[in-house]
Amino acid sequence: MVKTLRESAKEMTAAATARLRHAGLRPTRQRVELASLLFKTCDRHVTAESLHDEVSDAGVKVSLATVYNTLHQFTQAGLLRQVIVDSSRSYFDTNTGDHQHFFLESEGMLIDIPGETIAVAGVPAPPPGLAVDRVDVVVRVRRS
Amino acid sequence: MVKTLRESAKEMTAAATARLRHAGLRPTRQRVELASLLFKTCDRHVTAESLHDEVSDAGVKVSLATVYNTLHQFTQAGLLRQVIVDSSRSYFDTNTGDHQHFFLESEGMLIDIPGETIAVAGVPAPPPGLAVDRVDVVVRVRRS
DNA sequence: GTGTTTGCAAAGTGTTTGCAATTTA
DNA sequence: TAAATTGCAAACACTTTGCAAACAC
Repeated sequence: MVKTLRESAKEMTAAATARLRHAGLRPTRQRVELASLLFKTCDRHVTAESLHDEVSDAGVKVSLATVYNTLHQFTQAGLLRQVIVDSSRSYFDTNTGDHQHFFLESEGMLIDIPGETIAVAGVPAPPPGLAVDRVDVVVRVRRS
Repeated sequence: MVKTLRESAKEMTAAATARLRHAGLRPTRQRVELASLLFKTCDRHVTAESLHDEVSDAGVKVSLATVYNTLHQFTQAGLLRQVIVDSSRSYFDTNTGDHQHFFLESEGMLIDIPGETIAVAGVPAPPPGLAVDRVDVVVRVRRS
């Protein structure tokens, strides 16, 4: 049972469409293209620009503004998670589960660390009137 | 032994000047003013804009560009530490020791958590060729 | 005096937005 | 057809930079 390229592409499109419908988002051409790229493989980390480059390189026309909007819509819909590791760029992670990151600043590279791997103990109670939303751990690394 | 306001101000200026000299920075009027504000009290968290507002409110004229430059010079000199919690703003912390933070995003507020309080266990070895630089923990909180 | 630092205004970067044209259901 | 979405270009917020004037030593 060998699949042609066209068949594989069609399957990915169908999967992306289903995923978008399920998330309550209209499966427009642009969203389907972006979702196909994002969820084609396991865990991915993208910036708006990297994703725009990628989609452009694939010969698909999607404006940068739409990439930004789409990344936020996907994030709101729970398909993506925003990762804050850099004060000048936003990263988005296709892994929305509980996990942490290595971050290689010089190359803007993120690497997932599974959620069970790291244990954070001793987080104090927040000041009165505040509640913990989540605990982010960023392991900053450099070339050695 | 009561000190006049003028005497206190003079002492602060002297302390700031000494600190700058020690860090290898020329104690210019602007740097002394900013250092006096920053290191007057214990632990402070500022953005370029908040510090510029503060210095302006104090009736001192320092341009925003100089505030940016100074924050970076102080950081390089080890007097400040940059804290990355927001992808659109840079925060600087007068506490340069080992510690972590609560971050209340809605108000851009940072609160220190002493270094010994939180224990992070199970940080995996980074991929070959990479070395851990430091481990940042951000406890994101919200009003409850 | 000489090299450093400042302030200004301009440029730069990443991101958001208003709105007419297009697309989806 | 009605409502949602897109693309463009303009606007934005934050930050950096080039350079002449001012300053520290």
